[in-house]
Amino acid sequence: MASPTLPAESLVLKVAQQLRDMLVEGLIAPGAKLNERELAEACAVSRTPLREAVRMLAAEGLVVLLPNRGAIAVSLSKQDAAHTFEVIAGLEALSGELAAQRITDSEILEIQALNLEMRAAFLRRDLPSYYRLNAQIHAGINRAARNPVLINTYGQVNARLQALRFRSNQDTDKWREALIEHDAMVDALGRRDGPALSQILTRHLNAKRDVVLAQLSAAESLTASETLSPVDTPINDTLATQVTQP
Amino acid sequence: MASPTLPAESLVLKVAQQLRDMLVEGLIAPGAKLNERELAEACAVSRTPLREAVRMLAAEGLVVLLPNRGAIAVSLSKQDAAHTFEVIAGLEALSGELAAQRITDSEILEIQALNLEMRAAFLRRDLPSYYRLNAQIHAGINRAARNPVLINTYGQVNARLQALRFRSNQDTDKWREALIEHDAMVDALGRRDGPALSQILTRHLNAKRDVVLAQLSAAESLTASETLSPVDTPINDTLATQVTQP
DNA sequence: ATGTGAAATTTTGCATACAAAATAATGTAA
DNA sequence: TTACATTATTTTGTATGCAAAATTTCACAT
Repeated sequence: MASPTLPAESLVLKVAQQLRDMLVEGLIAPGAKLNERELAEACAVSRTPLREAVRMLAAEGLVVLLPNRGAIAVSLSKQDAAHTFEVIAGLEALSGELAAQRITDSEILEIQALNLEMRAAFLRRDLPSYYRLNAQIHAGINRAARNPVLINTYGQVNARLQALRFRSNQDTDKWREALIEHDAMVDALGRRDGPALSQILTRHLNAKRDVVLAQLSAAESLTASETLSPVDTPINDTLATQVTQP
Repeated sequence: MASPTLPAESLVLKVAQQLRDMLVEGLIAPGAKLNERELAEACAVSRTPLREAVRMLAAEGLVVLLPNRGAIAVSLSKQDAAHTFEVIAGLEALSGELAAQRITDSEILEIQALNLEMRAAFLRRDLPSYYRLNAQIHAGINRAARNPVLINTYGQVNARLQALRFRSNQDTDKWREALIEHDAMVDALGRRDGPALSQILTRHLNAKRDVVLAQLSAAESLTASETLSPVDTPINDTLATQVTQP
């Protein structure tokens, strides 16, 4: 029995996952229009399940619905990105606080191992591996927090940042600092010092935020010089906020 | 000109909002099945936009999709509720931290006024007003954090708790404690002491969590005695976690 | 060339139609 | 009566159809 209960997944969820991947991997660029016929064809389904999937992604904040004009991939302004990083920092701080209380010894060892691997990737300047291991470490801390709602919320907010595709080769000094921060992280985790871990994660995320915002600024001025237009970026500045808060 | 740009809202979003209200106000009970034909009729639309709205609510976590069996209103187990409160506490802590840095003097005055009104509502044992004012105070702090992503995320997670409908008359001692906590909150906010406010909010949410969990336990044992069944609650224990986290 | 406006095309939004699955109902045997 | 199998009904999931809105095309005038 190789497949226990795999095939019982609805078409909509599969399509939603496909689109999610496309958006997060940059196959659909930020701000790009999502053509229903095209995408339905690409996913080999009719427009109905595709539309339902797009609506789900809209609720997740990965796409923005334009009335009578379909949907576009979310395109975060610098402010949007800053706000998103703030929330991510808060969620990671919580994650660290909880993980320090609940993580097992073997999980600590695993994260320590990942941290060493990441250091190795840095020495080789192997950026893809570095990013993968970095993500695994943070995912490991999140998992150790033993809170599915937190993991879910984190994943949803983080996906929007992933869709930014900011993984360009960063400044070596900043990179080195990140490594030091990771060491401190793993150390605090090893001591199960929640407040310390929480604080380090917040600082770490703030640093990451600054790097990404700088990159966004750089990309922005690049685009501006290309188009020879001195005007500000015309990209949307507000993330749809249609959820109730009673 | 009474209506500036009102009519330009898609049917799906209106239906989604209707369903959201129904779920949060308990018109659709936790665990209840969502019949497509019925709801479509009730909302006076065809099944297509209704289904799209339901998919959005599923992405928001307000309903759970059962493959080939439609959707049911989310029904949080005690564990789910505890996890959700943990996340809410983290988000409010962040909110307090940011609000302390960014709130204006007039906003502080407004929240102080709301706090006094709330105290008045307590003296009158006016529970509805109390809950309304309580929500307004927390919303005010969130708004003062000046972060739409935070407000959005908070609203989405909080809606699931609202759907629990736990607003029964609580223990008077606990209630009094809550008032003291609110005073401390407003005080910290007035001093713009972020860490203090953050800490108070976390404690406050933990207390609220305990109250709600106790109420859930009470309701649970009540139901158990009604059905004369000694077995544990059969309600779902895991909140759908289908979002990617790359 | 550039701008303008009308017609043609595409795209979206919603409703309906049909097949597959699940649920309810019915009948039969123990 | 209860258990079980079989059929009928309902409900869901997907595809298709059609009208309204948006976009594009293109002719024409400036």
